[in-house]
Amino acid sequence: MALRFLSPIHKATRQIGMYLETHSSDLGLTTTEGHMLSYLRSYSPAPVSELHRVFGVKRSTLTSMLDRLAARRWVERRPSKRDRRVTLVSLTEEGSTRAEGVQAALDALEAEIGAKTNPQDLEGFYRVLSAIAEATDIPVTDDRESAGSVTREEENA
Amino acid sequence: MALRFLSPIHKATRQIGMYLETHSSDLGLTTTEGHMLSYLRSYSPAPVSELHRVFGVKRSTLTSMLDRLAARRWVERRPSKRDRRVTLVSLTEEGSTRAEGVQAALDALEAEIGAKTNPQDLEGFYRVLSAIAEATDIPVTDDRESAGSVTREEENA
DNA sequence: AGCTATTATAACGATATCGTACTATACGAA
DNA sequence: TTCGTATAGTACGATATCGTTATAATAGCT
Repeated sequence: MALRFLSPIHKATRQIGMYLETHSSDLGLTTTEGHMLSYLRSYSPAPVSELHRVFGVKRSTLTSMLDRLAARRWVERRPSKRDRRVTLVSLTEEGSTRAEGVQAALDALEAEIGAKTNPQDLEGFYRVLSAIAEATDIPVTDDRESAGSVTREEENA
Repeated sequence: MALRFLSPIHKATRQIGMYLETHSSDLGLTTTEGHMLSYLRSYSPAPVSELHRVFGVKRSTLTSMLDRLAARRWVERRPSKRDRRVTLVSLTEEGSTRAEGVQAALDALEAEIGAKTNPQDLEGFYRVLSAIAEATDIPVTDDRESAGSVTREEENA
């Protein structure tokens, strides 16, 4: 018996993943890497701990991932001045270029989806996703809503 | 800038994954294994190629996964009589028991989500997911809609 | 000052996934 | 029939992730 919520979400996730896989292999990076760069494009510089929360990979894995990205000069790590335990990850120039390519693919897909939906659909969509958030009772910050908000400006200096 | 569709879906996927992770570690299996057993519970016996399409993992990975599941006597493999290239995967008794546990967790989550949404929300939700399917132009069969339908009965014999 | 928690890296081995090459089979065309 | 091509699954080495332990630095509280 197909599940009303979980199966469709799983399916959509697969479709998005495959779409991005085909549209980003051209860019010379994996889906995960693309996802990471795309995130950093908006939220750089970001603490490693934030990437951990957002992407859900283990911290030790994240260290390896960032090592690889840094080896290709796509990201840089530097200690935070506010909290010197924290390592801030930011995009390099080259990394930004890559990230733009990813973002273009994401925006294109978003636009296509948006063109096929109306505001009412979106409302229902969001309500279901809110229900999922409540039902799972798992807080996932995919943006900076709850993260230290003051932090941003100062660190950017 | 947060994406209107992709970010929320990613977030929900993470939440579902984490929820199931905590609620199925009791069952002594990983999320992926649970997902596999749950699928087989409905669609067993299933060709490996079908699992490949549904789960999106590489075929070689599936071989390893199925090896592990078979080693625990949760699934069995046997060659198809119709097409001797095909390997059919089915649940063992023990595997069915495990799958029931997973299904219970899934159903519980589904019920919680369902209780927090109304039919209109569901419609919008589905419309957005349809839009994603069209926009990505990637066919993913998460059930038997399009798979060889005649096949089922005969193989069950 | 002392204590505890947080943040991140390092350094492993264990496990999982991937990518490619290979075998076997199916199926249509010459 | 035989050839060519596509499909199904596996074998195996390469790569990535996980899980744990240790280390270090720092934050923050009492």
